[in-house]
Amino acid sequence: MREFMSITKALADENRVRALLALRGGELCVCQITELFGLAASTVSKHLSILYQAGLVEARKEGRWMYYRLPGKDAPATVRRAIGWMTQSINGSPREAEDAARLKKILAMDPVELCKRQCGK
Amino acid sequence: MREFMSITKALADENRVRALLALRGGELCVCQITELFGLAASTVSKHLSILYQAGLVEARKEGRWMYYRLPGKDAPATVRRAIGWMTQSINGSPREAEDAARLKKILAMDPVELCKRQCGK
DNA sequence: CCGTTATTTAGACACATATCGAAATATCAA
DNA sequence: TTGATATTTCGATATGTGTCTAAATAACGG
Repeated sequence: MREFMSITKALADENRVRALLALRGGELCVCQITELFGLAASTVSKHLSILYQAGLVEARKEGRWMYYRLPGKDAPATVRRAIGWMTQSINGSPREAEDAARLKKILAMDPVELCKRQCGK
Repeated sequence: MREFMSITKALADENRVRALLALRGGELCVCQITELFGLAASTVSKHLSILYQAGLVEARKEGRWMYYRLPGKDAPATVRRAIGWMTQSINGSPREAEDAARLKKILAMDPVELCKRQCGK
């Protein structure tokens, strides 16, 4: 029950759901998600921490960059079902399409330049 | 997206999840759930209202009693999936077993007497 | 119609949480 | 080492939410 509630609470915020959706295309670093949302980096970090504690994302550190990704096949059934449910439910939302377009542009940028811009703020 | 978020927000409270689990055995009236939770009747009513607006429960009025139940086969796929996910995820929680035992006793009582006790509070 | 009863609504309050800016931490590069 | 950069942690603030009591609705029974 506690595990389930940590997942439902993690999913009960639109920005965290947006983050999970963005990660469907593969891992992203914090500053890429920050750019996508237009929120403070610390806020995005907090959101990712909540998703991580719920088991909804996995993390990998590479130098100064933290990469987050959706969990793999070895994830608990509850987590996999949650993500599957989310993916099917969101299908076709305007917000999703908007984010997908923005993400595409962000992925086309040089990550190093992107992060510099973030930190300048 | 809005519909999905209304469901995740509805599921992000333990008492609302407990209510949905209790309804698996069939419809219940507000005072039965109130007795199960030991909360104020108005609080339980609010919880059920949130579940209703998310489409996670259906309602039926019979005289002074409001009966709530899980949605039927005609419910949206997102709702059915959410309930299926919840049911499988919660499986075997101590809290669930405790509630099940309490609910069994409540169902054995006379509903009329039960409601009188509630309203006396 | 009047009193009782079941539920909901309204108002108040405490607590949780989303957000930001600033400081701390970790890592790279010169 | 020193400075720059990416992320996290901390402290403050504003908004949201769960809870209660009291009042309002609605429906039954005499």
